[in-house]
Amino acid sequence: MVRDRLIKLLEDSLKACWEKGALKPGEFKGPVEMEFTRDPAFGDYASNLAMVLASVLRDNPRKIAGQLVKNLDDCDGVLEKVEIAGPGFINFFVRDAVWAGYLENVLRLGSGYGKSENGKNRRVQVEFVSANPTGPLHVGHARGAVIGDVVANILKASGCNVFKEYYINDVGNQMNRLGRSVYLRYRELAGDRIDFPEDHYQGRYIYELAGEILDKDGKTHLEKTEEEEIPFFTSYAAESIMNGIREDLKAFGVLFDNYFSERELYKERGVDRLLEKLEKNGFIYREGDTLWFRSTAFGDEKDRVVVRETGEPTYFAADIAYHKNKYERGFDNVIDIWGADHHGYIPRVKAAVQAMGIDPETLRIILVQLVSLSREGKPVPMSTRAGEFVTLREVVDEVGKDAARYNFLMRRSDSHLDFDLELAKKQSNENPVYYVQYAHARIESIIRTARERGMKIPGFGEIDPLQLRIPEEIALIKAITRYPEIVEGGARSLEPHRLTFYLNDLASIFHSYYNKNRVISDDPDMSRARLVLVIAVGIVIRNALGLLGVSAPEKM
RNA sequence: GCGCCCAUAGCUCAGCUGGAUAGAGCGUCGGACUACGAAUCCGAAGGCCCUUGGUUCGAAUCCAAGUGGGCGUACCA
Repeated sequence: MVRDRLIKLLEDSLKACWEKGALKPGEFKGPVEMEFTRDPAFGDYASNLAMVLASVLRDNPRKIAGQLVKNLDDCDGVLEKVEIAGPGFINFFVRDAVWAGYLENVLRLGSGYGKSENGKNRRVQVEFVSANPTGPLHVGHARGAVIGDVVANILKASGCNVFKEYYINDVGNQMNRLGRSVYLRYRELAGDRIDFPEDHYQGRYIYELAGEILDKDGKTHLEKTEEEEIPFFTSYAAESIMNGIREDLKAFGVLFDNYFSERELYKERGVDRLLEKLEKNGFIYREGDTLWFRSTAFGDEKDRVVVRETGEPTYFAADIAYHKNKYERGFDNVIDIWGADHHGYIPRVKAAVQAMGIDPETLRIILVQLVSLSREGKPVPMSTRAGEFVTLREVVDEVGKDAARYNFLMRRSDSHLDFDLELAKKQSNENPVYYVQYAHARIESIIRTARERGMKIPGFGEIDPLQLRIPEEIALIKAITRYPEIVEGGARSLEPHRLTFYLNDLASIFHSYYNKNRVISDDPDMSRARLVLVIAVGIVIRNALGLLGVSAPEKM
């Protein structure tokens, strides 16, 4: 990357300055910052190193900048010129030929352009969605699903060994309630008069499940008592709903490496043995019949119950065991993606991880703000239990996978998102995703035209890169250069939205260039050079959309 | 009460972990197709970055207090 080379140049210069005594001695705890400038007048990249050093060395920043510039050894001839500006910025102007030469990289790497080995093959688990199988996924889940999926893609692209997992919370009260809901509807369909409790699941899918059972088994389930029958209804419903969830996710382009059942944790007394061990280490204490986890020892605001008075473990107990399980499987990093309403849960899980002797920094939690739903500007209430929701499936069917995914990726995950159904359906023509896809389709169209006119599609070796010299062309190449840095930044911050913003930028620069300049013209040399440029843009758009799980169409 | 998140153009939001003159989309107004796709482009209007202090060469960004909103504060999951 050009940026890396400039950083190296500046670091070497700093070393040289100190060796020669051109700068006062001092301690600089890197890293050297090198940023894109937003104004070409400030060059291509700028560094604030001199200003940072000024406070350490207690000297004039412009004077320091002067020494740094004087000792630059541009042995590769990357630089056009270097300027000192403002309070002490060092502005680097890169030679046009260097930019154009960069295209060679992009063309050679193709679909590999943007990938890196930064992750050093670290094993990373991303756990997301993990909705209880008590009903179909709704739009709220959809956001977490896309964010998790794309975070995984980005980490993969930056060289991590990624494992995607869905935690099935199939133990506990909610599940019993689900089973009982289906059981009651079954009796109702079988002709019994029932009084359906308000706090049970009201959705129509409950009737559908009950109907399936009635069709298959007839009235045989009326013979035994409710207590005896409910486990059957529970597991039938859970399995059926879980299958539906899998299919919906698949249609949304979200695939998991593993679905992990909470029940696994209880096998071979797993949870009990973990609690015993933690008790031995002093992290758990008894109060009457309840067991408490001492999370205050790690900064949580209060201790937490892990085993109730009744002797049943809490959800938290299972979650401690689950996180232990994750680390035992050898993951170096664990990423949990939760709804933002679970934020209060973070300290205790971090505490649990720490109590097991694991560095809590290796556990990262992404909070996804819940999606509020509206229809033509009016809020639509959503509750799984009341059966009022728009499902993920409906959104995918009506808005389309590409538009839906892109929509959920356009905001930072911790910022609130309002999803307007009518707008999402209607918007299909002005949806931002089409802006980017259109750029790609346009590029493909240019390539088709070139072929039709008998042009051979050139490789980088067949063009004169110096033909690409107008500001719009340099701007395009620079934007292309940024792409690997965007991926790297996205992987570091776990922020997929950076890619959508980048894509929007890139598409905008391209469209603008396209409107002002002809790619295929009477000038064969120029046509070849521009064709290569445009092909490179296409590669980047395709790769970036690939990470988002959005298609890059050749025609629209 | 306590804790976490948020407050930036009329609306929806970016702002790359402290940088130079704060950006984009939508909306509004005005322009551009006899040439590679007008799902596009060009231009204009639009701002006390919630308020007040502090930290320093430099603050939308960090700290403190206040205001307004969301969420959490279970022996639910």
